[in-house]
Amino acid sequence: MRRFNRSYTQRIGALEDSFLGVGLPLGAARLLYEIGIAPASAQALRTRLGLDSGYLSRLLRRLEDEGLVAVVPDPRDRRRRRVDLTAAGRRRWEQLERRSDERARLLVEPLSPRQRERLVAALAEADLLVRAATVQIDQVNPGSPAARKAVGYYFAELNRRFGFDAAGEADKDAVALSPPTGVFLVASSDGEPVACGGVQTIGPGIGELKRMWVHGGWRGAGLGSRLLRRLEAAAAGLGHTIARLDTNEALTEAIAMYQHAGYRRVPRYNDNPWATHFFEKPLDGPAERPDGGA
Amino acid sequence: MRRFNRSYTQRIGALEDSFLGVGLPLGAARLLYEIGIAPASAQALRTRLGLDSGYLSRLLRRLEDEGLVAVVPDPRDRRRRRVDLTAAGRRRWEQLERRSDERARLLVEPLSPRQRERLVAALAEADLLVRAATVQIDQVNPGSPAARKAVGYYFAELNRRFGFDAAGEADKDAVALSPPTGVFLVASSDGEPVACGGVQTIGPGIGELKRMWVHGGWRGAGLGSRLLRRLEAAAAGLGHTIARLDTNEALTEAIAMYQHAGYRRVPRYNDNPWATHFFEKPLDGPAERPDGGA
DNA sequence: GCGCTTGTCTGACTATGGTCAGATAACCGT
DNA sequence: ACGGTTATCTGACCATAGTCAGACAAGCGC
Repeated sequence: MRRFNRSYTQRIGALEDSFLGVGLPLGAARLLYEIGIAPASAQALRTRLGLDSGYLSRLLRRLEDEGLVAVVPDPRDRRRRRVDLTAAGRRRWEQLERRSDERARLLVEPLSPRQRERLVAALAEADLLVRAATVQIDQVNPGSPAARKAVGYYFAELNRRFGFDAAGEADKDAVALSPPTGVFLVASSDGEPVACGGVQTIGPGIGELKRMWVHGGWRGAGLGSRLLRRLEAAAAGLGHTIARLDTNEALTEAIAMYQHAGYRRVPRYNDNPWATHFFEKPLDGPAERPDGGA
Repeated sequence: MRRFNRSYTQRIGALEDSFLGVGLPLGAARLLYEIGIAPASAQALRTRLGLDSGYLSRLLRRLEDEGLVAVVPDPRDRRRRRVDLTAAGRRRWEQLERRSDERARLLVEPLSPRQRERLVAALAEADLLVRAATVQIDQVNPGSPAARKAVGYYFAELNRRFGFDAAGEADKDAVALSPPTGVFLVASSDGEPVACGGVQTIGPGIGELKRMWVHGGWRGAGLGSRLLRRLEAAAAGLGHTIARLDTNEALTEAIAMYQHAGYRRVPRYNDNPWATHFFEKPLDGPAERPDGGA
């Protein structure tokens, strides 16, 4: 892995160089590129690129002076400034895009089509795994925007898969999945939720896992089992010794994962009309090392 | 590929950061690291890192002042300065190493062992292909150091595989594989020869491919066929319409490659005691586009 | 309306990375 | 010994990247 880093960055350092040669220093070019991907408020850009507010202000000024971006106050909060590309800025952005593409094309040019496919496949695999490794799992309030977004995706998928109707469900969660008797976790990558799940208390020593979901594009990266381990640790942290969950027979991957993780089928323990399968697993207690932190 | 670059460098930019936090600016740390891998002359470092001579001089001075490197004049040419780490520099270098390792370890920590294997395999594959794509093929004099080194590897391998004795062979090459009647190509990566091959004239319109070799660690990256195409183009450039070559039955991969490239077996056309198989292929002439440049 | 917070901007400052034009000394061929 | 070349060093110079403290205006809770 270290070896790869070395040889790759050495050869692809060229990638960064491609930001040069358009008459902008690297910092300004990165900013321009970021704005081009998605116009945003100055503050959003600051967090996305990790810049100092003063520094960003100056960079923006520079881009504005060159006529590449337009900065206007946000009508809803006039402290904020919204930034977008001008027509000239968009042209410059496309120039950056073309240069980067050109670089990539030149690099793979000596390879045969077969080899290019192999390279693309290898990079895609590495990309998925690296992204998966850097997914961040946070405990959040079930009413928070991040949680609502994740659960929204979850409900949408249930609806697609077996016609689930989400009416009123979210409100119950807000209480049940909050401390002190519940927990809600959201896993996110680049600020987008990619998985979520919660624990609620349904009896003395009994926790129920709820709203467990993994984004479709992220299956097969071990995210589900990682989240499951974290939820079990959270349940143990709430003092539970048994974890239960219900699910629908349509969710075959999820069921396979539960069984692989040591869950055994049990008889129906609630009256959830959408549930067809019920599982249970004894918890080891909080002594066990949970997940490794990330 | 672009996508990978973006997400990877974003997350692994951390790698570069690991050069920080040891009290050295990035440039100095890179230099220190490079020296630690292999002590060298100032000039060699300059080309390896692509630095300005003045800049390098100052960086070296700085490292010397901090007692991390020792700079001594080369006894054979006192204009040159040889650079090596001091004991303190070696310790600092190991600190860099440990930090980088630690970074890598932290990154893959959330992954399961199975996934780590997948990541390592994917990166190794990508590494090989990217290295292969950036291999540089140059025409050199068969007497040049690069050529001698490559042919040395070649003879060593022949010796291992079927007891070949190289006595006197190199001297013949020096004339036969030089212009105007011959050509010699060396493919190198990071300054190390990884493949070579030459063309000599053995009759009117007939070129013979000689000394064709690909480094063991580079098989399966398409380097052989790329070099072969270049050699055929070179032979066509010399005015030949037929390419011939002899080889030993022990070199099974090479034989497979020749056949795949359109070579057909012909009867023995010389008295080379080491050769057991003989091949020939008509050349299309120099009109055809050779290799794509690299 | 008042105080606090948030979002942005400005000025002042620093170190780094990098370039360029000589200066100097050692080597090389003749 | 001489002129040219090579390897390095030095001084002068510049833009970039980044930090920090404070100014200022707009929102927010009460």
